[in-house]
Amino acid sequence: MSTSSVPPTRSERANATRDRILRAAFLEFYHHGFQGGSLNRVVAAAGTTKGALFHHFAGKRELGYAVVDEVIGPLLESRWLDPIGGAADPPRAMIDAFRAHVQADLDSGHWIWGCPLNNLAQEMAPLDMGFRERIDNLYARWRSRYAAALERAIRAGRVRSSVEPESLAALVVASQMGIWGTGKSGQDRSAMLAAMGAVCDYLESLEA
Amino acid sequence: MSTSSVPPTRSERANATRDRILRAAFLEFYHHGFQGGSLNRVVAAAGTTKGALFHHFAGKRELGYAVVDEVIGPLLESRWLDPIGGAADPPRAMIDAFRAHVQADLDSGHWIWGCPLNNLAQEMAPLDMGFRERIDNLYARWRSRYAAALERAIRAGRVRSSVEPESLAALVVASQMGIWGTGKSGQDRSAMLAAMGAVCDYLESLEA
Amino acid sequence: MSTSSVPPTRSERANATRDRILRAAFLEFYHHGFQGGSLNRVVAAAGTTKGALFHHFAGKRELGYAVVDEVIGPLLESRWLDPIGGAADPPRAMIDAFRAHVQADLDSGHWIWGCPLNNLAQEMAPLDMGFRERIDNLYARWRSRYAAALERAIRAGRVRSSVEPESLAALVVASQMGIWGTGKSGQDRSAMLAAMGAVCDYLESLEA
Amino acid sequence: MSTSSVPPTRSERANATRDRILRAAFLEFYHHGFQGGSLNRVVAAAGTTKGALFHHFAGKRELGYAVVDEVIGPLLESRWLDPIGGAADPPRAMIDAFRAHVQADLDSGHWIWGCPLNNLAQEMAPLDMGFRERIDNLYARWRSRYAAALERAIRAGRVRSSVEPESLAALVVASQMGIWGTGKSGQDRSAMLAAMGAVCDYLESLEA
DNA sequence: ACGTGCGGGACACCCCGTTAGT
DNA sequence: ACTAACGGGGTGTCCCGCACGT
Repeated sequence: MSTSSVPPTRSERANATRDRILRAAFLEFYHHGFQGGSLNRVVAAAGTTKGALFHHFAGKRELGYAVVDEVIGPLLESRWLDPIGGAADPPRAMIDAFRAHVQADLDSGHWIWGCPLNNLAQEMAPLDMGFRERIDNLYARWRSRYAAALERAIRAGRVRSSVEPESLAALVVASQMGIWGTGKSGQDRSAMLAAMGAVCDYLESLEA
Repeated sequence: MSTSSVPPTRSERANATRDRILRAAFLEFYHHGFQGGSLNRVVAAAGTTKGALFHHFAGKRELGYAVVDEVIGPLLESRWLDPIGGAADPPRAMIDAFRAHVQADLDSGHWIWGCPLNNLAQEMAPLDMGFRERIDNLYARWRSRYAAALERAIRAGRVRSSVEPESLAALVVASQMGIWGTGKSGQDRSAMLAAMGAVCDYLESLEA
Repeated sequence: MSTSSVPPTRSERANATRDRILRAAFLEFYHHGFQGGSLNRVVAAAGTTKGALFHHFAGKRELGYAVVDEVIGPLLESRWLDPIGGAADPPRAMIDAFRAHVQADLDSGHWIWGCPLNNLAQEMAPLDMGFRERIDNLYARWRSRYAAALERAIRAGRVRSSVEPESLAALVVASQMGIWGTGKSGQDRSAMLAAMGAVCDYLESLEA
Repeated sequence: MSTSSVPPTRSERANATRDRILRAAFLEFYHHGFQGGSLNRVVAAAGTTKGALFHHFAGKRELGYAVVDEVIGPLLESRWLDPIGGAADPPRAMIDAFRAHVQADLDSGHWIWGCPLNNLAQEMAPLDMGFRERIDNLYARWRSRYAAALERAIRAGRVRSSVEPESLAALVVASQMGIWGTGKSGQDRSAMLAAMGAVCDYLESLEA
């Protein structure tokens, strides 16, 4: 029995519209920034109208908040946090995640657009408290998860006990921000790969 | 003979106006971003009019280019490159520069606004080739100077010969980007300081 | 048997909804004008939705008509017409009504919002025939009732026979409009009270 | 020598544009109210663009303020204050002004649109302090000029000394508001004429 | 070299009304 | 009887850039 045979209920269609707007807004803000992003383009890409957008979101700002909460947050979880969460060898998992995502973005061409979270952070964090709090929450979660994973690795004897988990986690996250930023402005990809290589080397050097 | 007694020549006054516009534009774009920045606010802050602005600059874009070339570039040189250029102990000079500038920005409050170059890079590099090339030039110069300094340190026996200068320089620059980015979104400064501490530790660990 | 024990019938609940919308619309238009009034705010204040509003009223215009017919009209009757209708001494009743309502509005703070009927009259009478007819009906009724009362007073020998009832009624009603209008724009209440005093003096001077 | 042969200077053309906008705005707000008035219609009627409007006025609100200050204020002076200012017989001058303007508005058809000042007062005074202060200034000036004229008439022995100038002036001004308001909502002009007649009778009855 | 008037267009906001559905 | 998704348009705001003038 295919699900496509049953007509969608009203609230399903509504959620689909909301989702289309959200996805389109994510891409629009990813590519043009939040301030430079145009709601006209969002609704055009989503195939709806301003009325629908305004019905689902109170305004551009709230749409931006929703993008952070409902698109970027889950993306962060699935790409960067989940793989490390239960890893047997956390530093190795970090290295693997780094390499995998750098490679994926280089292949897909996304690398020139940078990291969606970092883009919004750089642009909006100083200008708007709502963005700043949401973005800081995500980065704080990222750092604390990595710090916890590193501490686990230290207790398991996999990483030198001289490592301070919080500081290293902060550096790893900051490096990720910087590496994707490096990719954006660089005409070629070598600087991005070089910095990534150095981070991975550093992480490998920490093994007990 | 005081210099104030000689009336400024025509072109001196013109240059003064140009400079005021350039400074105001730097601050405007630093605080609001390039796309979010308003030329009206720029000329208001510079105490001139749009006519003067368009006389000295062909448009908003060219004004932005001039900000990169004539304000941000020299800033980068004086703050990050000159101190390392002739240093006897390059890694130590890098550490000192890191600590000094982090501290200065924390004290002055600039830290919440991030790094002017990085801000523009994140926002405009993917959107405009003119920005991308100028910004990439600056970052490339930064990396190559640091790489040269590291190579010097290796040859002097101050740094382990296993270090690859280019990769490490790329990491150091990327870390700087990430650390200032971390500062922007963080409510408190601890993450910024933690990441900086980790970078400095790493640099110290590289001594031969 | 308390009335609260019987559950409300379907149409009773419907009427209750209609009434809540009507009340909310009256206040909305009173405070923001008809054109400036927002149906979204009306339904929000009434605790319902636009669907309910459009179920009970054909549109914004018809809602406005209903406010005139069902809220403002009865208000006019109970406040200004009923007290004069059966009064033994009509001019005295007018004076009493004047003083009482001015005082009540000064106390309650309503004076700054003016007279609901006059507000709508000034705004909408020239723009919409439906409003104009309804509003004119109310004012015409007001004038004719006052004229009738004055004629009764003349026949009873209480008022000088030289008075023309229609003209005086027109003046009294116009004065009321002007006095409340005076209150609206005046920072202090003195002008409102002064004009009211002059009207009452005039009415008192007409006694036979 | 005809003046049309000299081309208008730049600032003359600018002032002409500003004036056209101001006149168009006056008519627009007179006919549609301030909130209901459309800047699109204003610029269309003025034959300019939004850019020009925004150059001369900071926004809709400031445009409204300018209409009060630069159009309605002078109108009030020339129509209602100047004729009474130096009159030998103030009450007679008031009566003449009343009759003349009522007649003029009935002839021109303006009567259905009411009094421009009163319209704005009723609509905007409770909503915006800038309007309230400007409008109250005009009405206060009106009342004080009329009170001064009445006091002059009392001292000249033309008007009974029992009259309180301030109260009577407040009533006369309020009557004017009410009479024009009466005209707006009335299908026919009789009520307006009747109220005006009663006011004039009252003023005549005050002669010493 | 610089100031001003102005053009034309985009922007976010938010409105009122309708329709499909519960 | 009532709800919620949605359409489409109009609003004021404000921008960047030009052309003319001093």
